[in-house]
Amino acid sequence: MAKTNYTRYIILGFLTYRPLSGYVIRKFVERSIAYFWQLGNGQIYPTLNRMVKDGVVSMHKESSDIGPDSKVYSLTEAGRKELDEWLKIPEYEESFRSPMLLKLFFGNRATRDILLEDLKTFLKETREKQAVMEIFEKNYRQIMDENPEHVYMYLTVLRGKMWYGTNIKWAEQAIKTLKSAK
Amino acid sequence: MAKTNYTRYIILGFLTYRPLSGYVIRKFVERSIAYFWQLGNGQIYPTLNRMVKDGVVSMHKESSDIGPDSKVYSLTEAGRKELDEWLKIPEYEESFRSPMLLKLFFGNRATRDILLEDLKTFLKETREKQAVMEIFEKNYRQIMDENPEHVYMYLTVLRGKMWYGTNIKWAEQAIKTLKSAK
DNA sequence: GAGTCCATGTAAGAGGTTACATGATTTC
DNA sequence: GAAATCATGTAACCTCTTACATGGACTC
Repeated sequence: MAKTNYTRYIILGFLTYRPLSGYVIRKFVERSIAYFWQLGNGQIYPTLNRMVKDGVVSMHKESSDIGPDSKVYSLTEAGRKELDEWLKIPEYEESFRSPMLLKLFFGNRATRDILLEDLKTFLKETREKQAVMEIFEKNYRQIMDENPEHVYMYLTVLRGKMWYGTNIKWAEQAIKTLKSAK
Repeated sequence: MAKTNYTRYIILGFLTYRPLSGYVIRKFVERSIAYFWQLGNGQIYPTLNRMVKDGVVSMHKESSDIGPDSKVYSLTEAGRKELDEWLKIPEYEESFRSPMLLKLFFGNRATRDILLEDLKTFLKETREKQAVMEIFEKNYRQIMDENPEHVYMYLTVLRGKMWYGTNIKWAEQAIKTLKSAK
């Protein structure tokens, strides 16, 4: 069995909202699922072309008042079906990769200062991300209370908030521990 | 710039302990860094061959009382240097990928039951992993108290414990929320 | 004699990353 | 006139995944 092409399912997923261009899909990814999935141009555009060939999306050109023309993609019936089939497959395994932890694991006194620098940057960036997530979480909670249909999105945001929160706590402790250990 | 070959650095890292076979390296990975980095045979063995060619490790055969002969790899000076160079590069970005969150995000009433099943399996497995981590964390804390050199490993274990703990809390809440939302 | 562990790998093919390229329009 | 945003894409590379293959030794 081949490697699963998640890019394809993500595109299909966003196209259930409404027809979108590759550019807009990228923006959507960045503004919603970025903390647990990223997509670059090198993935989106070739995949989109492939999907047209496979008949899971259709494309039409649209001229815009601002900026150049864009290619807008719509979900076809075949696409909708492919997405639904995928949603039915159980899948609970996740992957987490951290070069920083690798360096910590193989680290020693000689690398302590570099690690401390990394941890500080990590802490700073994580705090910023968490501040954004915090706002998201509140908004989504309200949206969910009004419209229970959005419980699914809310739960992904909640995870993000919790994830960043834990990272902050860990980084704070790690910095403290490393500083005191000479 | 090309994608970083972390497999290579992980192997170099473990070889600083003592000379090891590919098989043993895999066991080490599984028993220590698996929660934030995994390696399969398809990565370890070809990389090891490549590393011999590049002169960063050397290989000699060893016959064993139990089981077949094994190829044992040792770190060369060039390898030690390559590892040290890498340890100096600052790097704090991490990647987290979750197909389950993708499915949650694009999920709806129709997929609720599948999602609930996934979440329950996820919760069960995460609890098991956390139980192991809990023991690790206690052991490492003690080791660290006796020998501060091990603070680096301790902090990676601590992160694992916290990571699993958060996942458990989130999964419990997600199940509760999904169940109550009909 | 079945199952598990030790121990080595290979083949095929994607998926993904990084970097570069192009050009229009809007804003300061 | 510079910078930012809109918008599309390609090239090269290679890491990683998945699956398969082989065989000895030990244990129940």
